[in-house]
Amino acid sequence: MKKRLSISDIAKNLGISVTTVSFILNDKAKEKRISEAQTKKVLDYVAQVGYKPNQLAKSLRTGKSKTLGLLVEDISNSFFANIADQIEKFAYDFGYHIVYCSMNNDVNRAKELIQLFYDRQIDGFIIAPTEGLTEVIQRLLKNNVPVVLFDRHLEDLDTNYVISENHKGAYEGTRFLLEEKQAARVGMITIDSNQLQMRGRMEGYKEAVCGLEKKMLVEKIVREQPEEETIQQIRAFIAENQLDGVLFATNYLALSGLKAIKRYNLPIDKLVSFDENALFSLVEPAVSAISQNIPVIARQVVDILINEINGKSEGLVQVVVPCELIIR
Amino acid sequence: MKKRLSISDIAKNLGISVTTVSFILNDKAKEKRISEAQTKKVLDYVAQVGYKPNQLAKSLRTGKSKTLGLLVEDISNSFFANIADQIEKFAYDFGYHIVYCSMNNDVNRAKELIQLFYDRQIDGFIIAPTEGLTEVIQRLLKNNVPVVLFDRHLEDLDTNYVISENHKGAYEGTRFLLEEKQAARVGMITIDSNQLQMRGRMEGYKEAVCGLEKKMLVEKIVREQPEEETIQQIRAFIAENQLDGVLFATNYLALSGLKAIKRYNLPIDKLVSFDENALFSLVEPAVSAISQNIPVIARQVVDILINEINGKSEGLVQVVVPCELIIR
DNA sequence: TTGAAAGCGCTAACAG
DNA sequence: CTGTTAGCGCTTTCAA
Repeated sequence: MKKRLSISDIAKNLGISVTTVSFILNDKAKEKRISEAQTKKVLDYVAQVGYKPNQLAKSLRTGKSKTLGLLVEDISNSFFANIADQIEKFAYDFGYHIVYCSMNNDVNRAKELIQLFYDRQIDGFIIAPTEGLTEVIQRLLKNNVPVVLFDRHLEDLDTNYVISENHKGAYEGTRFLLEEKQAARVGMITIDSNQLQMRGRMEGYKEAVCGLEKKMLVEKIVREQPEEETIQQIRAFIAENQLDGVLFATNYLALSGLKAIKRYNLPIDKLVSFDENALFSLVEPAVSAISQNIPVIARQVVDILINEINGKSEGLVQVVVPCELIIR
Repeated sequence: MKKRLSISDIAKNLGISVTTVSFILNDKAKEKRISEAQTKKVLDYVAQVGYKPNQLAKSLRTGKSKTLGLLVEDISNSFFANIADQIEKFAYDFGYHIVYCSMNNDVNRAKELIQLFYDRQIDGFIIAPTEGLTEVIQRLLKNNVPVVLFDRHLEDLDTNYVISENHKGAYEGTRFLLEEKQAARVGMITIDSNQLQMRGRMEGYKEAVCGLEKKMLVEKIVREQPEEETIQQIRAFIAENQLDGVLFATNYLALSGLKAIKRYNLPIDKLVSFDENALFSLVEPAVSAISQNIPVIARQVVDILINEINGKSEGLVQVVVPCELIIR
């Protein structure tokens, strides 16, 4: 790469000191009472030669990088993709940038990434945590690194978080299947995980089913298995229990479920899934969705984090955002 | 945040010089013939106190950030999401990290991002460029910043790139509709853009249609319009031309197309789309796909870029990767 | 109103 | 084999 201009080049070429240039470039011209003429001269020259400060040096000096780290499980999941998008926009309004990373179900990789971001002096973290991450996040907290969790939180960790009303959402989704759709046997398909959001969804399902004195039928899918196995498992679960309705705990389970239903022509058409997905309205049977309020979640996450970074937060902030049932 | 240990803290605490510590930490212990004992002492101590070098300072000093910038149009498009994922993995194997960003159809934002990345001393760029980006990319090139384009390239720009065999893919997709599926009237739905990959796909369609002496029926969709308008436009296009087959130039157009077909019950079931999408096998009518070879593209992109960064490239590298027709 | 100079944490040339 | 030191580009205190 061609050598880039530095602030001292600018100063030299203009025959003034770096201090003056720095002040002007950081909008401290009037505060430091630098003359109009001087200011204009510098600004014009900088624009003309296209000088851009070296952010690395700036960050090294100030200790702030104006960058936030966003860690999600899987960026190709539409829920995370959309929320990443929104978060990036809001952060941008505050002058912050986002670097994001999928941890793809790999705890060690996730730990490395957190460390990496920390090494790069990231100003704060936004994390959709998995169970194995408790320790690393704990460490961040101990070092007073600003952190906000979203989508789920970790039980034995006192942190800021923004989550959805999982319990109520699942409850309403299940009620909808049982009452409006008149389903007789509604099963729940969830992942074999202790993640809090999944537990909430489970509780909601349980409460709705038990409230109407129906039988609880729950199938847990191991997250790491190949999709084909999941499909078979769902197929068996639906067939053996003669289900006519299913509540899926996440959108990717619903996708596998649809594949099973379609491929084996399973006689079931009352479906609800957590999280939206473009195909839910396109597919037969259509899938109703318990949709999380992505813009609100994103907004809150960013606000909380920025506040904390600016030292303006008093105590932990924990937000629960309502879901919306989208009927199809 | 708690103050972090620096290399000089380590040196002081151990009663040795920073040089020694630095050499050991950078695996130059034997090269600089530092004693086993010393090396071990430092390594142990560093592990014990959990010291991590400040990457900012390191980058500032060395001029390398070991980070690559990845710019895509829309990270929630499954094609880009998957390729981002793969690129990240391959880059990781070389010790590089990826920062990625959606430009969401906003040229100014894209320019800013490129500038931003450049300011952060990114070592190289991976870009799926849009037309408005010619200038900025040109500037990067002029400054000898390593760049690889993918998915498309820019006509009047001599760059490294990795693209798919768009022409051949579209040709085979169209032939498939006309011959295997016996479609009589096959239209093409594409975007109103001059992007090279779209032109290639168009040419392929044209060649197949003309080769069989059929009529060319092409509809161009304005990229920025609300999806509802797109749906209406597609509906009208299919109805007015009494199409029984369609070739979609991208997966998101196919999604809108499916919505139109489904909502208005259009009598058409011979569909092919560029790029895969999870729902193509789930939906009725099923959509065959001209699938791009994502792992190969990702691998190539990373290899080319790393080579260039290491100064090991001789001249431009331009790769065209075959597509695969996935029949449904 | 402006400038000199210290120092953020690190690497590496040079000296011993 | 190890230490001293300059300097990457920037901000900011202190002095003028």
